[in-house]
Amino acid sequence: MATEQSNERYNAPVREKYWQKVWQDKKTFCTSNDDERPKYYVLEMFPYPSGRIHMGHVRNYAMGDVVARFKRAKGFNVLHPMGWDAFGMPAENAAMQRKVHPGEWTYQNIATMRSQLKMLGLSVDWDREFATCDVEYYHQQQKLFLDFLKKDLAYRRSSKVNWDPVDNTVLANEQVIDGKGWRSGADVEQRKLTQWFLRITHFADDLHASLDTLDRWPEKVRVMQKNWIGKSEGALVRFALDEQKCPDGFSQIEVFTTRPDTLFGASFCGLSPDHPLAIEIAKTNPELKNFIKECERAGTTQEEIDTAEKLGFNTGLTVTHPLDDNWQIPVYVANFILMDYGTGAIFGCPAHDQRDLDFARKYELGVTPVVVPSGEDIESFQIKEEAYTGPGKLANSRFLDGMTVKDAKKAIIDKLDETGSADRQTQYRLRDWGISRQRYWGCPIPIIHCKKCDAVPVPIDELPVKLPDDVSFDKPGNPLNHHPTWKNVKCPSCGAKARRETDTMDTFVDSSWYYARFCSPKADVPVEREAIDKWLPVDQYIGGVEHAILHLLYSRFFARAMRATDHLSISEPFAGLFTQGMVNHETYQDESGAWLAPVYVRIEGDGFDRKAVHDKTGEPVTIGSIEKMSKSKHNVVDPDDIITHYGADTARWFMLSDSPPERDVVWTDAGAEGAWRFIHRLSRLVDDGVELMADHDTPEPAKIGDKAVELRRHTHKALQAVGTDIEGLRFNRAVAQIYEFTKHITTALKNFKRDNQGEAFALREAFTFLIQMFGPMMPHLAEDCWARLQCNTLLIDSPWPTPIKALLIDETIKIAVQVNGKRRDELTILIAAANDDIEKAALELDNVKRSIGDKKVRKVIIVPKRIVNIVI
RNA sequence: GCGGGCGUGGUGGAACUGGUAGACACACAGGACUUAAAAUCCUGAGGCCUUUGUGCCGUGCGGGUUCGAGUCCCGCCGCCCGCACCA
Repeated sequence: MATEQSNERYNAPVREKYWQKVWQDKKTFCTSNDDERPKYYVLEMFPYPSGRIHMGHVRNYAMGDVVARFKRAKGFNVLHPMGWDAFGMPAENAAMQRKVHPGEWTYQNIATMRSQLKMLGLSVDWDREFATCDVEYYHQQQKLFLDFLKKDLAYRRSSKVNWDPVDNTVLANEQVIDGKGWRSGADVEQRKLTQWFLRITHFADDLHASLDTLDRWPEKVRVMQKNWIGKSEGALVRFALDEQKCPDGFSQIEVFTTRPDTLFGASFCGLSPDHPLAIEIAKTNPELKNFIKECERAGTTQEEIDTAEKLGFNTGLTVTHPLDDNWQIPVYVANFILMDYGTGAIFGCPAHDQRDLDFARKYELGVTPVVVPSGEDIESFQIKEEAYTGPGKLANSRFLDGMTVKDAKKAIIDKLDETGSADRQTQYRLRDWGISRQRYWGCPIPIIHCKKCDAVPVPIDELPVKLPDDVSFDKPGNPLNHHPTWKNVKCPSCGAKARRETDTMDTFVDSSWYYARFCSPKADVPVEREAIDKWLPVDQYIGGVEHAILHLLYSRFFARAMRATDHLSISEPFAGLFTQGMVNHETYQDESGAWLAPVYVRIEGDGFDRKAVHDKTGEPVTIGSIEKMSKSKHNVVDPDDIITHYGADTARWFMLSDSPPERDVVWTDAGAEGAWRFIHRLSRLVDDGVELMADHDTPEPAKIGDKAVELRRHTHKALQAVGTDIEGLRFNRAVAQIYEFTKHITTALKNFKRDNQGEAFALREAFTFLIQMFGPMMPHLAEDCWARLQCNTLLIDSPWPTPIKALLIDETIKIAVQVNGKRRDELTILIAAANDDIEKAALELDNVKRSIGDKKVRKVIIVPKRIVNIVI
C-alpha cells in the first residue's frame, strides 16, 4: 500500500481534481433535452444514502461511466443521471439510536456520498440529481398514486401482516427471523390490517408475456421473474355441496386445477384452513377449530415447511362429482393448501400429484391412476410411493379414455362448460403489491379518512402532503400516528372531523419510477411527456442481481400503470439490463475470533507460507474465506482510502480488469497496486512517445514503411476490439486488449525514429487511439495524456475514431498444420492463398513430412484462415 | 425437490459460428540498472519423464459424435445462485 509516489511524474489525486474541475467548469456532462443527436440513456441503480460509498458502488458506477463515456464519444447525446433512494428504515433507526432527525441524517449522508462519487470522476449530469425524500419528488409520487387510484390500480383491503407488538410496526417477511421481530425479538403476530395495494396483478399476463421481448436482459433474471409471476393455465371447477349437511350460504366448492384431465381420479376435496367454509364449520365444530389452530401454529421456517407432514381433518361433508351425480367425494381441511393461491381449495388426485398421494396414503383414500405412460398398460400400471406426473394416455376416465393429457384437458373443460360447472382460468402466483408501511420516513399516502365519506383522496391542489418535521421517536410505533395536528384534519369532501392516512409508502414505490423522473427532474408534473418520450426506455441499466425480481418487476409495473394513466407511452422501462457481480475480500480474525478490517492486517510471505499478522501488535491473524464485503465481517476496503492514495482511475481500472463484470471480483492490494503501476507505465510511455511522434495535424505521409504499417495494424485492430468489447460490456477483455496493445507500442517505441515520417505518423496515431481507448475507463489519466499530445482539444470532446478496414486485415496469416488432429507445425501463408497452394505448402513442412513418414495421406482438410488437418 | 449457471495453470481469467488451449493480468523466478534497496526495464514459466524429445499427458470424471471437442450429445461428480407444499 505504502508505495512512494513523490518521484513519479503523474500525481493522480492532484491531476484528477484538476480535470474534474475542468469538466465541471465547462458543464461538460450537463445533458440537454433539445439535442438533435441520437439519444442514449445509461443508468446505474441509484444508491441508498447509507453514509459512505463502498466498493460495490465503485464497480457499479465505473461500469456505467464506461458505457456513458463511450457512447458520448460515439456521438450520442447521453443521459447519465444520479439520485438517491433516500426513504427507508435506517434513517428512522438512526433517529431512535442517535436522536437525529431522519431527514437531517439522510441529507448529511447524501452530502458525504455525493462528494465521494464526485471524486470518482463520473460523467454524471449532477444538475438532474434528486433524492426520493425531496418534497418535490414525493409530491409527484402522490399525484401518481391518486391517478392510479382513479384507474382502480390502487385500492384498499384488509390483509394479514407480520406485526411486531413491541415496536408497534409491520415487519417485512425478511425482518422476521425465526418468528421473532429482528429488532425487538418479540414474537411476531399475524394481524389483519387494512392496507393499500397496487394492482400489479392487473398486468400479470403482460408482465409475463413481455419478458420474451426483453432480449437484452440476462436470461437468469427473466427466468426469475417468470417464476415469480408463476403463470399457470387451468380450470376453475365447481363441486356441488350436499346442502343438507353444510352451513347456510354455502352450496359449492370452487377449486382451481391445472389438471382437469385427472378429474376421474379424484378421491377427495381439500380446503385451506383459512377457507371461509372451513372457518364457518369450525364455529360449530370444536375439533376442527383445534385443527385449524394447530395449522396456524406450525412453523414458517424453511425446515419446518420441508419436513411438515400432510395433515387433514375430515369435515364429514361430501361434494358431488361434477360429471357423475352418484359420485360423492369427501371434503377435508388440509394443512398443505394455501388460501393465497387459486381458490384455497383443491380436488385431490393422488395418482398424479405427490402431495395428494402422501395425503391419500395417510388417510387411506383411493388411488386410481387415470394417466398411463406409454409402454405400460392399464391392467398392470400401479402407483406406489411416487405419483405419476408425466405424459401418457387417459384411462379409467370414461369418455376421455385413450386421449393424450393435452386433448383430455380440452375435452373435459368443454364438457364441464356445457353443464356450467367449470371455466377456463389462468392463475398467477403474483400477488397484488401491498405498499402500506406504518412508518414515518416514507412518502405519505395522500388520503383522508372520514367516517361518513370513507377514504377521500387529498385534492390535487392541496398536495403535497408533507411529512411534518416536528416528530419524536421516543414512543414506539409510527410518529405520524401520534402527531395530533398533522393527523387530525377536516374531510375535504364533507368538512367533518377526519384523520389523515398515517401509513407511508413502501420505498420500492420511490424507486419504481425514478428513471422516468430523471428525464424532467424539475417538472411540476411527475414526468414531462416530451422529455420522457425522447429518453425512455433506458438503453442500459446496470445494477445488482439482488434486485432481479422486486425492483425490476415493480418498475415494469409502474411503466404500465403510468401508461394507463397517460403519463408515458412505453411499457418496458429498461431495454438493456446488466447485473454486475459483487466485490469480495478476504476475511481476517484475530486470536479472540474478532473480525479484523484489512487496514489492520499485514500479509507476509506468499503461497503456502502466506501468513497474516496484526499490523500494530504483530499478533498472528487467521486468514479466512473470501466473502462479500460487509460491515459484519469487517472485510471492507473504503474507496476513500484508495482514491486519496492511488486516485480514482486506479480504483476504476482495477474494478474493470480481470473478472468478467457479471461475476464476483476479489479486491486485493496486489491487484490495486498492479492497476496503479499500469497508470504510471502509461504516463511514462506517453511522455516517451511525445518525443518521437509526429506533430499534431501532420498529414499522413504518402509512403509508410513496413514497421509503421505493422504498428498501424495493431492500432486499428485494438481500436476495433476495444470498441466491440465495451459495446458488449466485456470490460475485462477491453482491458486485456489495451494491455496487449500497450506492449506493441512499447516495442515500436524502441525501434522507431522521429525522422522517419511514416513511423512518427504511426506513433502519433497509436498514442491518440490508445488514450481514447482507455479514456472511458481512466478518464483523468486519459485527459492528462491527451493534453500532452498538444492537440488543443479536450479528450472528452473527441469522437471515437473509426478503424480503417484495410488495416484490420492481414496479408498473411499463420495457421496450424495438424496430422491426424495433432498440431505438428504452423504455416505462414498469404491470406488469399488457394487451397491447393496451402496443401502443397503444408505437405512440404519438415515436421509434417516426419509425422507422415511413409504412411499414405488419405485426406487433407483445409479450413481457410483456420487450419490444415492431414489425415493418414 | 424444481429452475438457472458454472467447473480451464499457483491465482483472476482468455479462446468468435467446433479449428494452434492457457491471451491479458496477479503472484513467482532469473537477469539488467543501483554501493544497496525500492521503483523501472528485460526474460522465463500448464504438467510429466535419471529417454529433455521430432516425446507423452492435459480444460471436474466416464463414454459418444467428428478429420478435429474446453466448445456439441449422453451419463455421473462437485460448486454457486434463485424458488419452494403454487393445486
